[in-house]
Amino acid sequence: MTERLLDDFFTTPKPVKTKQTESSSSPKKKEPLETRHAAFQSVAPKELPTSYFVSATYDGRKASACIKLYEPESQKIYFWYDTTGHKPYCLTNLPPSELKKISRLTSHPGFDHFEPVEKYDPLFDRQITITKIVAKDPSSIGGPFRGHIRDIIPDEYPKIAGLEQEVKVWEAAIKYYQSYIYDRDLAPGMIYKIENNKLIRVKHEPSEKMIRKIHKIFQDEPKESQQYIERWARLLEYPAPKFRRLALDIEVSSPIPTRVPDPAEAAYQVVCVSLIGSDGKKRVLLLKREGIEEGDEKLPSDVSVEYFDSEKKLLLAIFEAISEYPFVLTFNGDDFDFPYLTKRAQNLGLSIDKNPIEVRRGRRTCLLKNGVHIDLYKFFFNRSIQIYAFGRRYTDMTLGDVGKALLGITKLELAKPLSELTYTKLARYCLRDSEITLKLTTFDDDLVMKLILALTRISSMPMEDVSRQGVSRWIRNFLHHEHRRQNTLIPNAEDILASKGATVTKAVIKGKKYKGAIVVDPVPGVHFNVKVMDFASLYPSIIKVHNLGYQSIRCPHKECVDNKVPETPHWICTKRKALESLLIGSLRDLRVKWYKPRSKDKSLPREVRSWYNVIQSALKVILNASYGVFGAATFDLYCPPVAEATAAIGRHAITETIKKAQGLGIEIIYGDTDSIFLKGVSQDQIDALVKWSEKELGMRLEVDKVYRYAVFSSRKKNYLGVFLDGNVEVKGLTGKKRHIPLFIKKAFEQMEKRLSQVKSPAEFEETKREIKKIVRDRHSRLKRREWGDRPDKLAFHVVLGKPISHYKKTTPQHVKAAKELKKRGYELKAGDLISFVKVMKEPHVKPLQLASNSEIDVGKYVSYLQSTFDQVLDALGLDFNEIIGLTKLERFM
DNA sequence: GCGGACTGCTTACCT
DNA sequence: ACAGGTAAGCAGTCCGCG
Repeated sequence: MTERLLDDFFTTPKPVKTKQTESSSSPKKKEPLETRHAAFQSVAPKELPTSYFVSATYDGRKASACIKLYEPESQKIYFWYDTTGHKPYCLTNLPPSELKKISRLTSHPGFDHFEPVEKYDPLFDRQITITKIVAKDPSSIGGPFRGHIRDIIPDEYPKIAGLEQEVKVWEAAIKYYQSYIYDRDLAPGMIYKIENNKLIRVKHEPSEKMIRKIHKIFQDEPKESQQYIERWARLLEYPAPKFRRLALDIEVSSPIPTRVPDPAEAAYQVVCVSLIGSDGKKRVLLLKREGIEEGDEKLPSDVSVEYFDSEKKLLLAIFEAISEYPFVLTFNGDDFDFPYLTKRAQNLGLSIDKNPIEVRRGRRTCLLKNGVHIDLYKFFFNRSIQIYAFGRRYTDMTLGDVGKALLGITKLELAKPLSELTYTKLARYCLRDSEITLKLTTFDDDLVMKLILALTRISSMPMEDVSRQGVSRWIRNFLHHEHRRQNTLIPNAEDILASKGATVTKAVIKGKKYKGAIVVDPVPGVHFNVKVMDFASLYPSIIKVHNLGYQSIRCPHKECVDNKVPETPHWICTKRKALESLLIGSLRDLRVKWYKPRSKDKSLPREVRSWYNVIQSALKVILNASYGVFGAATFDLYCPPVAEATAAIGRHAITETIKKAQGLGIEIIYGDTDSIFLKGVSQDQIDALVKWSEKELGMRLEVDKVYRYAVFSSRKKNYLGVFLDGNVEVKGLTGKKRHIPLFIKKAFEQMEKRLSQVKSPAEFEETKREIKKIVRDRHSRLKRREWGDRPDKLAFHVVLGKPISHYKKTTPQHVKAAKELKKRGYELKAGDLISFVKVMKEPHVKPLQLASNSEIDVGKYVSYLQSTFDQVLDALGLDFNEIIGLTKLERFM
């Protein structure tokens, strides 16, 4: 592949061929596209050039599926309505002859017709003939209440026929537009065009070239796996467009500054709105109010400030602005900005037809009929995204914290209640929030937009849904898609559970369903020259190599029962591959052997690497959850034995590896789940172990990290490692946990700094002396009560895990502090961070806001300092009490 | 009536 | 609405103690 080709590939995606080339290649005159940005007329013309499939919905008025296409040249969204006559349906085991007897069914206004269909039944490994019940609209199949077609069948049939046959209904809870996507094998996030009113997938030659290259890399894989790898690669190779978007934030005046106005009432004025576009447009719309001064500060010159003498006009201007952008970004717009705006518009008597945007309110969402609304709060709140895509860099799910952590931009402080601010102060405050919101999607080359797009492609979901829902939905949907593609019946959760049963192993932790991973007891002390080896995505590898899936575990074949999972009575199918194994396995292969290495390959152009990096982190997020979902009862393909078998094989893999390593004369000083820590190991020993693992376990074992030295106490999941370059990695030690007082954390950081300089065992003595000094110093500062004018640095910061009233069994300290704050009018909810200090008087805690220096219980802080440092001092052979000058006798007094 | 041993709850972390 | 395993601190309970 030449540089030039790569350039082609990434700068201007130029699709060249279409899948179905029914039309002649003679140049066709294209109708000029509407260039004015307005959402009113966005029904796609009969011919539409290459556009991105960004979303899908069901249109009730047209009674058909509707696809939202983003055309990157005009930067507009167009609608395409289904032309194939596809209809909603569910499946049942009753034949049409029996179904006809159910009059409530045949007389249901939404009922259309019956159709016998052949499907593969994955639980019993056989072909079956069942009945498709086709409806006129999705809500006739099922909905939030009973009385729909899917309920009528099991409710009515037994009355008619007795109970001799079990009545089953399948696939009745799948969203209609998802069903449409699966049945037509559409690819959300990919490029399509409209020709003669038909939706046609567009092929892209540079991607095809890459796919040929990928073929070569994976040529030794089984044919079946290669097909999956190719299909994924086809989705993931094609680059992302520029998304034209608008960030929006509103401010509402409220008589009580500590209380967030309720959008269900929308009782107060919308006083300010900031709108920042990806095109560089920055606007602030302000409501003129009595007694508010302009203020003397200046706003940046590129900001257009507009005053409105009526709130109605202000709202109309907002709606107008929103309608000009295909993508709209908010931070919590689902639960605040949009519900507030729409309710407020209603309160002010703005009629719907005057409102140029149509907001569709769901139970917990607000979607735009003509555009795509992405609520970044939901996206960043997603735990998998937080941990695996952003490496836990932010902890608080607030705009302020996420912005600070990822962008280094902080929210502006409010000196006065919002309603009393000058216009410019208010404008600046509001503007900053929109700025952070937009930048959260532009930093690192539009990383977040690309990530959402990549996940859209993997999961076959609309962008709105993928950015709001969790990883288990993403995984479920690509599995569902594959079921439909293979004409395999999607089983009901209760049938999977009934035929595969529950778990058999005993968890270490009370209340857990099955036994999980192994943690090896660490060898305490300081160890020089430590190499850490691990299995490249252990659990996905196991799922792949051992053919795990709900249909293959405890399969119905007698011949397979000898293919046992270690430590369990479970067996795995030897005759047929499970869908999960193929899909998850191929994603793993692509990440490990293609996207991860290429994201680091400096010989590739920056944009290419950046895109590959997006893909590899999207895959990481999905792969990391791909085992856990099978053990989660809320997952639609929940199958506890699959999760249990995966963990059991993992335990087997690591214990066998440790045995082998010891056989090779290697000293193992620690291990956790998929990793082993080897001391003073030779390259030959490593090579031997890698080779053994490949041959005996079928899994790639690799050196992940090399430490100059590592420090272990006797505690598991607690260590400190110093890399060859002097960087320090701290795992699990109290000294780096986020809730501990800064006063203690600072001392710990000083110690880290010292440890990073140690190059050899001989240098340790000097460092030990300095560490002693750090501890002594902190201790005496505590004793002398030197920590500043206020006890800020002594505050613990603990998250309120649930609403205060839900703590019934015990009252932890942070809840005591929270209750105290609540008494004083603070509004506290689950997820809020409580800061408190330890004081002498009952109940020994006080919220930081109410505490003063004189009441601090120094003794408590000394013990906390001790327990924090003990985790390292143990290993260095030092004793806290000795350091602070207590004699052995004094310690007993 | 009090204190130590114990269990359970809660949070933060590791893989 | 991915999983289980570990550490730590505190709350609450039980039991023995003339």
